[in-house]
Amino acid sequence: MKEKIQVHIADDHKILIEGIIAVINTEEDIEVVDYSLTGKEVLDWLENNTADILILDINMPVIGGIEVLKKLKKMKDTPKVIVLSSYDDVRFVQEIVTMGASGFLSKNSAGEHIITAIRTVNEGKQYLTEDLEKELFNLMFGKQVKIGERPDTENEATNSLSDREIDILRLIVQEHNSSEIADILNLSVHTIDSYRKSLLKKINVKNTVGLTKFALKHNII
Amino acid sequence: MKEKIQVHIADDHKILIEGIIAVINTEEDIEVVDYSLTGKEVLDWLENNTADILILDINMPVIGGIEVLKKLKKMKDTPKVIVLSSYDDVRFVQEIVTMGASGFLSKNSAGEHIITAIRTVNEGKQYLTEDLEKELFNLMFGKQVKIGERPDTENEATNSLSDREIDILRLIVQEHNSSEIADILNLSVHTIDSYRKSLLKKINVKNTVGLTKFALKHNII
DNA sequence: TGAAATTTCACCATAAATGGGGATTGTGAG
DNA sequence: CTCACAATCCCCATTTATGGTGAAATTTCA
Repeated sequence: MKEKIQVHIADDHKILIEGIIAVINTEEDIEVVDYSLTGKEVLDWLENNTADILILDINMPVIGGIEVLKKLKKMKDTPKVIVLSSYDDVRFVQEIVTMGASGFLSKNSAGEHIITAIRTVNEGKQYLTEDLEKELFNLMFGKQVKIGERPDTENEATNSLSDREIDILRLIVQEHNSSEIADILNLSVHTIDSYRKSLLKKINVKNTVGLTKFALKHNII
Repeated sequence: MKEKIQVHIADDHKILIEGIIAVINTEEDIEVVDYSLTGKEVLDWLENNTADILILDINMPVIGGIEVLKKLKKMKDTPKVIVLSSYDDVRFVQEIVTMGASGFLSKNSAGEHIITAIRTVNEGKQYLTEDLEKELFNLMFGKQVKIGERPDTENEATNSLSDREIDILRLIVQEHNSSEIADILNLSVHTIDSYRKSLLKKINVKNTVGLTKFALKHNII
């Protein structure tokens, strides 16, 4: 008899996990071997176990899916990853996909899509929900990023921010103004203002709102 | 034969809905009569239909659960509401509970809790996950807010936003400044500034960063 | 070692946001 | 018919943020 496709699910919403399990259990050729409720749990689990497919929520507390993907890149014998996300934001998908995920599922999609995704990814192909596939094609027109190839070219957006810049950004997102940040870090207000300017320039946004959105998207809190 | 408890589910994550249905289907005395993927769908559905229990995600795009609760208060023959949320933030729970919800379920809780919640709320009682119950008790110490009673005394903490306020907030989050928003909406800059002030006051945050975080949290994009 | 980047600070000017007063319509619930 | 509230507008003053242009000290890394 053929072996079943072994799946591990990582999501902080237990109800959702149970839902996915219920959906998967209707299929003969797939089985859920275990699940994790946090990013840390997945990483620990993968130390001593393995699976064919990891269904991974990017949006988990403390250690998010992004971090898990990063760690996975440094490990061997890792499962293929299908990312689960609430945000069907294309730019976000692109980022995830360049980080080594083989599939992307919006939580808005129906359960049957999960089954298709699992089978597709298990065969070594990549899976994206239709809408996203189209949008991605438009976005990457001519860029040819091979999905699931785990490039070592680090993400340039977060990467180009220095440690100090991230410190300041974090404090901005905590609703502090420049003079408060200056007090907290024992620096001159001028310095903080300089940082604000370089953050705006590097991240390429118009104002503090843009900085805030960037920070939340990249889990800088 | 006894009639089944009729449940309607509203959540923008289809997978989660399917999960809940799967869980509920294992029970004899409960049935899911229909589901909605948006706040608008629920309201439309309730125009011509009814159910015993409405399982409502607060965190839906465009028309969120809060807005649905608000509208429900003005209707008659409404189902009892069990709110589903990712944030087991206590202050948030308090807000929801004073808005007429009979139960609160964190998405982190296990599926069996849903069943218990449905039966409990259907009997006219209120349901909260244990941890929350304790925290709420501490929080409301001496305040005796009767859960599920739909107070008509408008609580000033019940700060939900008007349609126009949401319009302005959305444009702020799109990185527009006040004068741009004024142009877009053909209004005076003074008007936009008034809105900014009332938004800051209602949402109770310090600055635009706080507004941005609030908007993203509530899917106002 | 030497170039590049980071961290720190400064001055000047303008744009934008915040705070605290108002006022006028219109509409919908009671 | 009120009364509340939403939506619109106005004034003033102050604080914050943004834009331009440097520049010194330190650290990083090729």
